[in-house]
Amino acid sequence: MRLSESEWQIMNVLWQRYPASARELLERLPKNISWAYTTLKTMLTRLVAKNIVSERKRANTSIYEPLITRSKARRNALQSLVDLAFDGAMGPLMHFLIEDQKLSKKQRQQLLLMLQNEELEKS
Amino acid sequence: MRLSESEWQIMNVLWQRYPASARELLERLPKNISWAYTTLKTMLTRLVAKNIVSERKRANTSIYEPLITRSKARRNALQSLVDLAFDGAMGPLMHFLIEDQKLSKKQRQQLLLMLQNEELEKS
DNA sequence: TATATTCTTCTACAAATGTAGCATAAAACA
DNA sequence: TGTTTTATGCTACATTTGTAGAAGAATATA
Repeated sequence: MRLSESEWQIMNVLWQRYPASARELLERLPKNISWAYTTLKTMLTRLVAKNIVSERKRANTSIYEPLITRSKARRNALQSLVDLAFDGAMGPLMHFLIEDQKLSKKQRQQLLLMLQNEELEKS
Repeated sequence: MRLSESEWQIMNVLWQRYPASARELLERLPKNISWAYTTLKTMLTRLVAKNIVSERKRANTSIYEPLITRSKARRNALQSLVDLAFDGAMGPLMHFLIEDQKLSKKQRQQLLLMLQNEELEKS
């Protein structure tokens, strides 16, 4: 289950609100994306073929819904990235995020907070 | 600058040790990858065309070197992922890593440690 | 109901990616 | 130096991705 760039853009709007028709999705795509209606339809057909989206008919119009959650897609994407670019382990990614990615002070604090919250919940 | 999956695999070994010839790279690729020598050569030619790798001749043999650092490649890949899958912001990614990705207790502690170190260094 | 609008399904086609063979030139070896 | 090995440069071809037009069916509207 690998999403291409365009597929992500579609899924992003589909996850926001579904079920949805192609027309609805087209309207909710970020304004910087301007696809022909049929382009979107082609993409949707492919997503359906890949079992990432379901399609059913209401009258003669196709209604789509995600078959996978955003979390799952994120997990997959992250895992692929980690595999290819971070020696397959979360550690190096974390390390990179903190050291090389130069989080702002605010981001670091925030991260700390999140972690501490987790710490509390878990104990 | 976008690296495909195969390109990452090549770059990963190239970053480990360079300059390197195609033959050397081929030998150092993970054993689960078994490309024909010419496949690797094609890839290298493409990487050179994209200005990601440099090529020079020693006798009649091409010697390759990365033109971008691993960090830079990582930054790019991470940024793309964040843009597509995490609303373009680091925050949601962090959040996801901590909440959904279910870090092990050990990972969380470790992350905390890293952050605290950073905190010290910066102040 | 004639006409306009909207959808669907097919087909198309270029660029990128994955994978590799072939012919030839260069180098190494016997 | 003849022969084997190795590297190069080209060419090729299937699959995936991005993008969309055309023809026809269904729906809405005047």
